[in-house]
Amino acid sequence: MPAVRTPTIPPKRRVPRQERSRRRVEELLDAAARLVVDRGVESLSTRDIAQAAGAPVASLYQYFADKEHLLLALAQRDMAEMDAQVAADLAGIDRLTVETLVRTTMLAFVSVYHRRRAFVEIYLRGRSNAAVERFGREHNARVAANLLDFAVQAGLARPELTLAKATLAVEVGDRVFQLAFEHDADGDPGLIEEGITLVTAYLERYATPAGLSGIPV
Amino acid sequence: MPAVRTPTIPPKRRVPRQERSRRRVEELLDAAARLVVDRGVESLSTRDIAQAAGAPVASLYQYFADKEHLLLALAQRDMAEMDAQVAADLAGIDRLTVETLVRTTMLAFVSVYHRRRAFVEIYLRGRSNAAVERFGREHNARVAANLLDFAVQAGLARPELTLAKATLAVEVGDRVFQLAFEHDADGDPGLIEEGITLVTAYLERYATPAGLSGIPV
Amino acid sequence: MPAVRTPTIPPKRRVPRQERSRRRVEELLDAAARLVVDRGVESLSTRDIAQAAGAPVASLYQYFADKEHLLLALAQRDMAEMDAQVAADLAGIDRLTVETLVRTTMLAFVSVYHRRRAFVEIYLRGRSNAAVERFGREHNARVAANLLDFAVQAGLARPELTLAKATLAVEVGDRVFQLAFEHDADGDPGLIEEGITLVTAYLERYATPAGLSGIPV
Amino acid sequence: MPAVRTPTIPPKRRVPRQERSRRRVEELLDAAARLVVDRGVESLSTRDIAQAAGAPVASLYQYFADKEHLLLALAQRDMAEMDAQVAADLAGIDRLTVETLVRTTMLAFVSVYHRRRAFVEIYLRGRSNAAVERFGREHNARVAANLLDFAVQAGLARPELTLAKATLAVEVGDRVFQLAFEHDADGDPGLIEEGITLVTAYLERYATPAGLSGIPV
DNA sequence: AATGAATGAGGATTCATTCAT
DNA sequence: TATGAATGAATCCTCATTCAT
Repeated sequence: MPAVRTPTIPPKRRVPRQERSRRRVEELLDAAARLVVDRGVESLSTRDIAQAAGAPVASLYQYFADKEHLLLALAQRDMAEMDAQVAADLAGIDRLTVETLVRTTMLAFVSVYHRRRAFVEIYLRGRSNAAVERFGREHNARVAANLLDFAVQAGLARPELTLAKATLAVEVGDRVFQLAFEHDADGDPGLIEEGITLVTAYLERYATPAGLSGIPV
Repeated sequence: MPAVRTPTIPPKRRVPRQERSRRRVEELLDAAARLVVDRGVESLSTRDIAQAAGAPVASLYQYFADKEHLLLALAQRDMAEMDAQVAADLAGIDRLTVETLVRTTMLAFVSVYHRRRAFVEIYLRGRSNAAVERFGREHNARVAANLLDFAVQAGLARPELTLAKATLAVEVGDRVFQLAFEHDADGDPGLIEEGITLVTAYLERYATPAGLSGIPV
Repeated sequence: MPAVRTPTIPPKRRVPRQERSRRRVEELLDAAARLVVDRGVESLSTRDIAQAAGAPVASLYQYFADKEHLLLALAQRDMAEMDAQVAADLAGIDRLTVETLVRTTMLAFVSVYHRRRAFVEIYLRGRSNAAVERFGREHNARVAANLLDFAVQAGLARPELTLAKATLAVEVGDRVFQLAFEHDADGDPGLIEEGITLVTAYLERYATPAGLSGIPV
Repeated sequence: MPAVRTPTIPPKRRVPRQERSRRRVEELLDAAARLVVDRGVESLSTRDIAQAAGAPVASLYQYFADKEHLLLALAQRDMAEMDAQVAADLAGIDRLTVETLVRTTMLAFVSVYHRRRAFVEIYLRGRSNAAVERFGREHNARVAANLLDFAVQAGLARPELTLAKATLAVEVGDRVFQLAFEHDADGDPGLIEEGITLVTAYLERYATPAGLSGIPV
């Protein structure tokens, strides 16, 4: 009989495994997001992410194939939110014109950028990561396709408005946001307003008469 | 490869010091430009630059404060060329409108981008270097100021066209170029043409009647 | 590849426990053998073994104390086969000489090496694992003892042939095999033949006259 | 009549810089040698080498392309010594036979192994490094070629003794040394003696009469 | 002025093993 | 018994910059 045995007290676990896992992933993404906002994508290191999330570095590789994939996951998470916001706001429009379509969409983006500052860093300027870059391009093309479809269905745009042109408009919108958030942590409102004007001016070149005068919803 | 790295044998000098100095700087910049084009700004290392230039790493610090300043010098060199090209091409216009002004300027940019591929990498997308970033912004503002001045003097633009707006136009033009050169090593011509349309559409909102109809030079 | 690694869904069980256990062990050993052949002992990881066997990593520690013991088990499995082959082939000799003894034994080894390529990696060259190393030495000594006993009983060898000498012969034979399988996936036949000559030449120094002239069985 | 050619041609200079450099290289090699002897090739890490040499890890990469090349350099250093020893000892023989040739050569090897314990680890068993492995094989082939040439010129060996056979003899000699140094830090003398017998027995199969009876030098 | 050498700090990633369930 | 998840420790290697000559 051992004289003294220190009984190990098993730490209790209350949260189910899977839930816990998901939470860890979120913590890591949140930590990465914070660091990206504070110090930029370039100086983002796995060590720092792990430390900021209070997790060992190796854990990071439990959930993500590598650093690139973590960043990608971060962008994807925010993009889903972005898409949802755009859809919701478009549903709320009561008078459709090219101008209201552009304004609504761009302001939806802005509202998500407000909530997700890391997104600005990663998605708008994160040019240092091939996967995110590619994903960003694809997302923009997807956004452009959706809007184009919407605009054509609604009778706002003429057929000359090709996908390539719509995509250009979205990309240019990105640049506006980038500038607006560079100057101002909350996105310079004047610049954003001017950006709406810019994109609208361009797209109106391809508008139907109704796209200019308006269609009640 | 030898198992043990052998020390380098110093080359002999024949060219006058000052001349040699200047040449070295150019060699370093050229080497950096080549590497940037081939492998991107992010993976540009001082070692590689030095090696590609056939110079010792320490030399680099003889001529530049640090890596950032080397990149800056590279951008500056190309920007001077850019400015000269714009000035020259603008001087050759025979009918001034907002559209010809935009077109001439943007095509001047394109022709320099053709000659200076590294510029595309560093200036258009090189978001990894604060100094270059800042310099790029400033250069764009300078370009915008010059063009604005030119346009107002020529009676093409109304006073509502502020510097902020002109700068936005230039920045958006940058994004167009970035996209055009991403798709196509020589800059997708269709995309560039569409970019000209886009910038023109925007600026025409602030045009005088003459800015639309034209002024013979 | 998905950005976020999704947790695995546990497979259902249908086979009796014990049977399943044994099968798992074999699967793990087989997987390890395959990996060793393909990529060498050094780059063999528990993760890879488990994955290749379609088992969770932790399972591995259910059946083996650690990686070293898994490798040991693998070697043992093949060595049993080796011993059986030698015994069987020796039983088939019809004229005993030192030379036929050596030849039969060595060719028995070769036939097992053919079937068990992983053995070549682990046992002949796997110098990276203390347990296997030790086991290999011991096995060679055992083989040597058996053969020595056999040879002395049969009147082929003089008493000067000590165990140490016999062991040396076996070890040297190993080196021959190692070389032969390095050159040729199937074991360079010329080299093996020459190895037989070599070992025979040595052992004949300790042969009885009958060991040279032959004893009908 | 150099029996073994030394293929080393490092361009030397007398600048203090390079002297210091050379010393550093030696220190690193010495440190690596010590560690290899103490803990084996497998557990040799760049960190440990650097620490043991009192140098930062980065220094290591100043002199060697990578860890593999460091090990290679270590082996090369010792092999040069080995070749020199063999050449010297062969020059001292006064009665040439296959047996004295084998004995002299093998004892020359042993004397270097005594001085260079790390060599045993790296060269004889260091099967974990492709570069060293390849180099070892090549060195053995070179040694074999030189000895073969020597033996044929001296009239000790018949033409049937091909390079492949001579190489086999050398490789088998390696295995003997490996065993001898495994048992005994100074190389089990009995085992070495027996190894000489073994290699001699094999090579005498290809000896001329003079190779057996002896040629006075 | 020029440069070979040196280096501290940090990079991403992998590993064998153990834990809690 | 089985296993998904977790992790401390270690891996090799690179980099921008500075030092000593």
